[in-house]
Amino acid sequence: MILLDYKDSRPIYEQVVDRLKELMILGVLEEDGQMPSVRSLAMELSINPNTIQRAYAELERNGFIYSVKGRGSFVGSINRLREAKRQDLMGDMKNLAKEAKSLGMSRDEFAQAAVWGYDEGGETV
Amino acid sequence: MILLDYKDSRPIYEQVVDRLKELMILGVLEEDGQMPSVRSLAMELSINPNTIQRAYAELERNGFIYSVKGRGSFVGSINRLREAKRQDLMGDMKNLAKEAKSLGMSRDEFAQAAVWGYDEGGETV
DNA sequence: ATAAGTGTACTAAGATTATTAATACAGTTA
DNA sequence: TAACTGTATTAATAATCTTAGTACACTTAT
Repeated sequence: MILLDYKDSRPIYEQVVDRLKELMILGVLEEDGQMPSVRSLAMELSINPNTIQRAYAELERNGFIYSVKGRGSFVGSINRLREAKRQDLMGDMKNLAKEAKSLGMSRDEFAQAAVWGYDEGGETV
Repeated sequence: MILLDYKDSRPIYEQVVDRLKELMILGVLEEDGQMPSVRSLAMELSINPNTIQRAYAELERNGFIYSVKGRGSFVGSINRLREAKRQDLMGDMKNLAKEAKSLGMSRDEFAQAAVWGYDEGGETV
């Protein structure tokens, strides 16, 4: 379900956050469905519960999950998450376009690169 | 010439490396031209010479500058740098496409997003 | 030859962040 | 009541970035 990469420079809690978002988008975690508990997920990944706690806190801060003390944490609005990810993607695209310009790429060349990336890139996780 | 952002989570030496690459692409630093000395650049940025030393070491490791003991450091092959940045960009585009797929974007929609990003994005630094 | 400038190497200390560890408390559910 | 939830707190550890200080080898201009 979740694979940690200790060679990755990104902190663990960030990897957990991203992977959980992916699982929501993929439908593995369904809206209003129960998230694994802080302690059980920590146990499963062999890491400290505090690290999961931090990941959940960040997800809740952005409204992607909601937590009820004593009951558990639950998946929030998938549409909200989808929209947030779409906006992130657009922001990344703008940055990439800026870089492309600095390399002298035309608009058509950049669009062509996008098509190439789409065909070349592997399937979604 | 170089602006450091202490709010940025990226380390200073990395910001310096990226900015120097930009200045090479922009032609401000010309091929085989002399780079500012480790000590003078450190002085100019009000940081420790070791940090510049690390940035230069990384640039040299990738062949973007070359250093001669006693003489100084010099700008390497701009074409090599340009090609490296182009490959980085293509890799980023692949990752972005993968993300787009997971959001259900079609190839055409993704290409359209690229065009949008190109037109929307500010001019190159 | 001397002085000033260059890159390079090394060790030590400080600061920040990520992570683990160990508890503790409040709420829910069977 | 017992076992599970989320949440909060404090402390210690580990890793990384940065600074500080020093030293050495080399080049260039005086």
